[in-house]
Amino acid sequence: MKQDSLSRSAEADTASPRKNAANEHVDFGQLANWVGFHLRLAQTASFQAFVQEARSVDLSPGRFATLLLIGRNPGISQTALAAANGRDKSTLTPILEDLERRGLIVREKVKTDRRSYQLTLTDAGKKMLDQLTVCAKRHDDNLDRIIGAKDRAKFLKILQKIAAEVGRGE
Amino acid sequence: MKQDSLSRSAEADTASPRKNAANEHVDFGQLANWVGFHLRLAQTASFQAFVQEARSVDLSPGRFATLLLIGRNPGISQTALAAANGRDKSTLTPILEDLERRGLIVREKVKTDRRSYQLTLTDAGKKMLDQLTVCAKRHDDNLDRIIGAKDRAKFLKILQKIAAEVGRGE
DNA sequence: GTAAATTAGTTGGGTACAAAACCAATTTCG
DNA sequence: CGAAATTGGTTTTGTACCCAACTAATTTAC
Repeated sequence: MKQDSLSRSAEADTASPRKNAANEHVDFGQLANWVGFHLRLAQTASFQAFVQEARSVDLSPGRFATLLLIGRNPGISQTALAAANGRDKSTLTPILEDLERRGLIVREKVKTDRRSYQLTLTDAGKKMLDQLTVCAKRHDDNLDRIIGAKDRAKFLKILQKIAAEVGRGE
Repeated sequence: MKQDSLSRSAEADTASPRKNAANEHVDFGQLANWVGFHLRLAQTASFQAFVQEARSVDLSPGRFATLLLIGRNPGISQTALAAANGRDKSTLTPILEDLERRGLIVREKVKTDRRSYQLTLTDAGKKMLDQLTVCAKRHDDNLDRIIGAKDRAKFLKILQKIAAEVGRGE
């Protein structure tokens, strides 16, 4: 009921014999060995798990990174935020509107450059961020447990390397 | 020009001093150490890179896994396909419609169970799959180069572990 | 100093996805 | 058997995202 489609086959595990047409176990072919595919699966699963964690504070996980980055970089512009966040500027527009409407951030016009805004957290925003940090910690601890402390650093490094280098390689 | 927003700060690297308000380098705080965040960044980057690769054959990367899974598992049902694919069944409906419309797959009603379809590739579908496989190979080779042959297997295993275990842990 | 180029942010159009409500076929049970 | 539960697939609704086009402010160049 929670997040059904990605847990796995979602209707396997029954011991009873099935004459169910074609599957039962699926042949992944080269996909089984394909990094991009598993990257997507892992990301989706992790994301969904975090949605569950963060539901308690009613803020989607996409908002969390945004909030944290603003907290860490008060006065940051929307463009810089988008870049740091790996999203398009236009994606941020409605998110920031929402966060502002909820009183979690402030957007002030910059005097020296009236095009841009500086973003900062309100007190409510800080409080919210603290709550979310607890969720995020729990979530990430869970991931740590799965990855194993030993491999964590290396794993992270590879992820960063991919984000930085892929698509520019050739 | 290619995929600008996610390469990184996207306007750093100039040696000239900038009085640009607040950023220049962004403080990621604990985000810098957060697996889920980098998982997302890496996945996004990888995905975008594959979009570039696959543009030549005019088929989005999401379709690719779908096509490959059908090719490997002729007669598979939509539900099983969705599960293997890590997507919701409802997500597949329009995708399969599209693939059928393009003459790449066939959906036949199953006589013994008239609710479900069996999916198979047409010859055109097989040909398309072959073309895509070339793109995918190139893309994955690129990822391999970034990851390094030595760590690849372990990296993949961790990804699979995450997909399988997260969200069920507690 | 004004025209052209650039930059910050928004808007509009389109894709990909999930969740919930739904329909029809099928299985289970009383 | 026939009602209830289950299952395969679609529809509807809503979110997150990108890209290309746009507006306004600012910088660059002549």
